[in-house]
Parts: sequence; C-alpha cells; structure tokens
Amino acid sequence: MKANLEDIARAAGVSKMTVSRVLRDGSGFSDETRRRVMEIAEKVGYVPNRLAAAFGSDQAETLVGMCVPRLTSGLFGHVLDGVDRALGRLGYQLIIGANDHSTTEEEAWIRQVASWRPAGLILSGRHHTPGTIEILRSAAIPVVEIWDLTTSPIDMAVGFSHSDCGAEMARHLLARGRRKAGYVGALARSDVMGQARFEGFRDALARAGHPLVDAEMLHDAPGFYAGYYGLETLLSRKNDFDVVYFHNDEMAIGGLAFCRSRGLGVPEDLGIAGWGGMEAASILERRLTTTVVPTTSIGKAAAEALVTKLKGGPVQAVTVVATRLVPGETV
Amino acid sequence: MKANLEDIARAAGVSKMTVSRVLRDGSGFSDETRRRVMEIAEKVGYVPNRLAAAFGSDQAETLVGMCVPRLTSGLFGHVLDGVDRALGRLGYQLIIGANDHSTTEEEAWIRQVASWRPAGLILSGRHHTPGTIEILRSAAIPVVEIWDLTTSPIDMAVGFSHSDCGAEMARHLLARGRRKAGYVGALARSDVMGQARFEGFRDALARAGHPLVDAEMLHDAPGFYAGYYGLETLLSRKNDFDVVYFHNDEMAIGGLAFCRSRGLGVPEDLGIAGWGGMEAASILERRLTTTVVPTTSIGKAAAEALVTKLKGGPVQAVTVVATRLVPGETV
DNA sequence: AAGAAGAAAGTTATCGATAACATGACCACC
DNA sequence: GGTGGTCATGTTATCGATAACTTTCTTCTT
Repeated sequence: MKANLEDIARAAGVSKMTVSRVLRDGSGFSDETRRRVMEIAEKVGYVPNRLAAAFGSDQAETLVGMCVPRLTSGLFGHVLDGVDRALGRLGYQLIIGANDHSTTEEEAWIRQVASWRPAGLILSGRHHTPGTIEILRSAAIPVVEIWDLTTSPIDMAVGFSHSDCGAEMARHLLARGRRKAGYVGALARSDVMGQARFEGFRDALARAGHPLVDAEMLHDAPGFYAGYYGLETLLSRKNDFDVVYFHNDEMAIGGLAFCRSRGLGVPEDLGIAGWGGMEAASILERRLTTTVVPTTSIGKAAAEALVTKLKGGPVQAVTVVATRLVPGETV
Repeated sequence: MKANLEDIARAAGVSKMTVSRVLRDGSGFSDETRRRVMEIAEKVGYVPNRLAAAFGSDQAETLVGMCVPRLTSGLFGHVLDGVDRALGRLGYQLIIGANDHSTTEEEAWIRQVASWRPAGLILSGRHHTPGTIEILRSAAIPVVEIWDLTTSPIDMAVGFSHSDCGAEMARHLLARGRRKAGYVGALARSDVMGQARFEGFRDALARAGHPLVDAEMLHDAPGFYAGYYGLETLLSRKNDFDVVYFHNDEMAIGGLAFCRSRGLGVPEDLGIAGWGGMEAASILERRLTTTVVPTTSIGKAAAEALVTKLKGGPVQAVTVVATRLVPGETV
C-alpha cells in the first residue's frame, strides 16, 4: 500500500488533518478542498490504514469476533449468516473461530482475538473457562452469549433453553401415546447443550412415569452416519422402543435411513424425532417431528444487541427467542 | 485493557524493549530477567496489543480474510472448516464475509478488509470486478482464488472446473442410456459457477447429438424448495424428460421429494442427478447420483498455499483438485 | 471601524510495540 | 594491557491517523 494521508495532503496542498476530516466526512473544510482531496484520494487509490486509526484513537473498533462450536453445522451456518448480514451492513468486520465444543479452545481463541481489541464478541454457549471470564471482565469487551439461555450472562445473551426443548419433546411424545422412548446422541467433546436437551428429555419422561428406556451416546460428529449407526447400536442392545429422540435432525435423518434399510415402519413400528429444524427435514418423504430453532434470528438479534450496546443504546441483558416444536409425520 | 509493555517494564525494573524481547521469545536476556518479566506479565494478565504491534512494524500480519458466496451453504461450511483448522493452528485470525454471489459486494468487502492490511485473502470464484483486481494488485496482498479453476489466477488458485463437472455428468447420463435431459438451476444473482456447470452440461449433450430438452432457472436460493418447485415448473412446461440434472444436491433432493409426492418413480420414470456431494445425499433411500467435491481439502489446500507463500516458501500458482462423479441409484 | 463569532484550516502530542542502533560489562587472547 | 568479541540491555525514531488545541481569515454587527 503506498499512499497515506500525508501523500494526499501534500498533493492537495493541505494538511494531513484536513484530509482526515474530509475522508471521514466530518466538517471543517470548504467544498473546494473536499473536491480536491476526494479527487486525489480517488486517483491514487487511497486505502485507509485502519490499524493506525484504531491504534491512534481509543475509539470503538469495527472488529467483532464470533466463536461457534462447529463451522460444518448447517444451523450455525444460518446463525453466522444472520450475524454477517446485520454487521456487514454497518461496516463491521467479522472474525470467526471454531472451538469444537471445547471451552479450552474457546479460551485460546479469545486470547488471540482479544489482542486485536475487538469491539465485541459473540460466543456460543454459556459455559466458559475461568480464564475466559477473567479476560472478558478485565478487558470489558461487550459480549453476547448465544444459543444457550442463561439468566446470568457475562454481559448479554440471546438464546433459548435446551433443557426445555428436550422436556417439551418428551411431553409431545407422551401425548402421542409413546411410552418407551430411547435417545441417540453424540458427545462431540463436551457438547453441554446437546446434553441439556437429553437431560430435559430424560427428566420429563421420568416425572411422567415413563422413564427413558435406554440411550446411546456416540463420541462422534453429530451427523447422518452417527444417527444411522447410533440407532443400529441402540436397537441391537435392547429392541424395545416405540420412539427415539435424536440429538439433532441430521442424526434423526440418519436414523430414518436406518429404519428404511431394515424395513422398520416409521411411525408405526418406531417413532423418530429430531431437533434443530434443518430445511431438509421438512421435505423428507415423511416430515420429521422436530423442534425448529430460529437460527438466523438469533444471529441477527445477537448482532443488533452488540451494535446497540456499542452505540451506547439501551439493551436488555437477556433475550429469549422462541423455538417451535413442529409435529411431523414420524411420530 | 490496562497493562502495557511499559507497565511490566517498570514493575520488572527493565526497559520496554527487554520485555518485548522476552514476550516474543527471542533472545538477548538472562534467565533471571525472563523469569521476572514472565511472572509479572502473568500476574497483571497482560494482553498484547496487536494493533500497535502490527502497526509499528511492517511485519507480516496474522489476519486472513475469506469471502464466500453464501454462509448457509453446507459445502462452504466445510471449506471454511478446512481453512479455519489449517490457519487457526498457526495463530492466524480469519475474517469472513459473504458476497451473495455478487462481485460488487465482494469488492466492497475487500475494500473494508484491505484497510486492516491482512496478510492474505481467500476469495471464491475467478470473476472479480476491475476495482477488485486493481486493489489487490496495488496492495500486493497474497490471494488464493478457490472453488473455480482459472489458468491465470490473480496470484494463486485452488479449484476445479465446473464446466468439466457438467460435461462429465452429461457423459455419464448418456452412458446410462438417458437421451432427454432437463436442467433445473438457480441464478442467485450471478452464480457464474453454477452457470458454468450448466453450460458444460448443455454443450456436452449437444455435441453428443442429444441436446438438452429444456432448462428451468429460478431466481432463488438454491435450496430444497427451489429444487422441488423448479422441477414442478419444468415438468409442467414440457413433460418429456428421462433425466434432470440439478444445480446442486440440495435442489436435487428437493426434486426427489417432488417425484415422490407425484408418484414418479426414480430412476424408472425420471432420473435425478445433483452436484456437490452433501452428506445427506448418500443416505437417502436411493443414493443420489452426484459429483463429490472435496470441500475440506480445498479449504485446507488454500490455507496452506497462503501460509507457505507468507513464509516465503515455493508455491504453485494453480492447484487442481479432483472432483469425483459418484453414480448413485437415482439414474 | 472595532470587535465578536464562526468557519477553515494548521500544529502538536499521542497511542504501543518494534527496528535499528548504541552502550556497558565481562571475558579471552595475543 | 590493549583489542576484539559476545551477551544483556537501554535509547531513539517510527509506523498513520486522530484528538485537542491553536491560528488565520471572513463576515457580520453595532
């Protein structure tokens, strides 16, 4: 990069400061000066040096960091999209990272990103290491925790209760007459949110007097194959279920594929329920019973909360978004 | 953020420079000094200011920008994942943006990101505005163009030929005895890569003497619904196809759903082919005939090419990755 | 015509880290 | 005992933009 403010100033016969004022569209210059400066800046292809600007002034930055569990999850793609659309419009830059469901990796990522003095951070989940909390508090960086509800956020939170999702599904399955439920999940590292759905599900069943029959937890990425093989394992251990709840829709679709391959009728022989509301789930031969999560809205709300806070506006600490249980044709 | 190098220097009774040397793990200090400095840095929770460091030295940065067409595409999620894993390990930060298949938006994004003086950029596709080319050339930022093959990259490229993908699928369908092919695509803005597949497909069919019967192009996001309704529209216009090639797997799965809903047998009544190799496609009741794209590898290769170049190593300008046509049970 | 008010600039100091160069202590060797 | 060399450390200038002042020049008022 060649031209800096001084080069333009020299060419235009004014001072650096005047050029700075013109380019930032403030006031304190004549139309003639503006014209000349703009013309020269255009001609030399001036690229501002935000490193210098950000460093020189303690003004709020335009860098926002976002850490998600996995980049390959369809749901998080939509959350990212919501964030990106809301932030990009306002001139913010989005730095992303994936922590693979590990709070330790999240902390390592935050340490790196914090050294860029970001304007704010968006984190996934409400569990963080003590080190993370320490950095965030002492650096006083605005933070939005998304995806998982917490009543005591570090700063702000946008989410919903995974435990409630599981409990709601349990009630739905019971209302549909199911009594012998199984669960197939994946414990990618320590996915506490999936775990919360499981526990909410299990506890609600137990309270209703029809406790969970069995659960199969894979140590694998929660995808189609995990669902397929997870159901196979569960059924081989104890073939006495009338419904199986899956960690997410991808796994549930894998489970449906397994049923098809074994000639198991869904929902007659076995009910299948998922979670997440991926688009594919609604266009299957039988629409999947699942919980739809407003992914894009969560991203958008998180970005807006952050921006509002950065601009000094009033923000509410916790924003609860509604998930929606959609009864399909698989239960 | 409170403590800076000077604070630590004062506390340790040395100069800023010595602290800087210790923290960057260089040489030129005694073990005793290192111990003291490290201890104090730890105690005060020192967070380096990379803004200042990056600005102060003209050293290579650790920011890498990446622009993708859509964040909600499953395929790009995997590319991002490949890039993130390769870069994150080496301490680079990833700034992302989505351009919605618009080269104009890409340019706007690059202008923003360029002002942060990134170490390198990863762009999707080989078509860019003149303004983009101009900025990249004059700023001399290392660039990797991914996803679409080009023999004359701006700098480096990692990709494959979309046109060849289309042609290969045409040959495959012909070899399977299909003679009356249709195409259902989506023109999200100007998705030139999908367009290249279409043209490769169409031209190969024409050359073989069995030209494309008809094509339906939707101005919509290339998802399941677009596939469903696109096929409906295509068939309502002219119901004389024995196979339909789709823009991607998501749309093809939508097409399969439409066939199912209308009682059309696949592959007996109509063949269906997709592109992309999404995981879901291989676990459908009938495995989808599609072209598998090595998404994660592309991301990994792009990141590695960039890093190698940044470290001054030898890099090849163009890396061709192999796609793989996987015959399924839908043709 | 003097003075006030305001617009349109210019000046200076500063942010934190680092490169480049300078210094001082200590040792070895002829 | 002087010279050269190495190690540990200090000094100074610098990166580009901007905040906070200060100055200069107009214009308008009474």
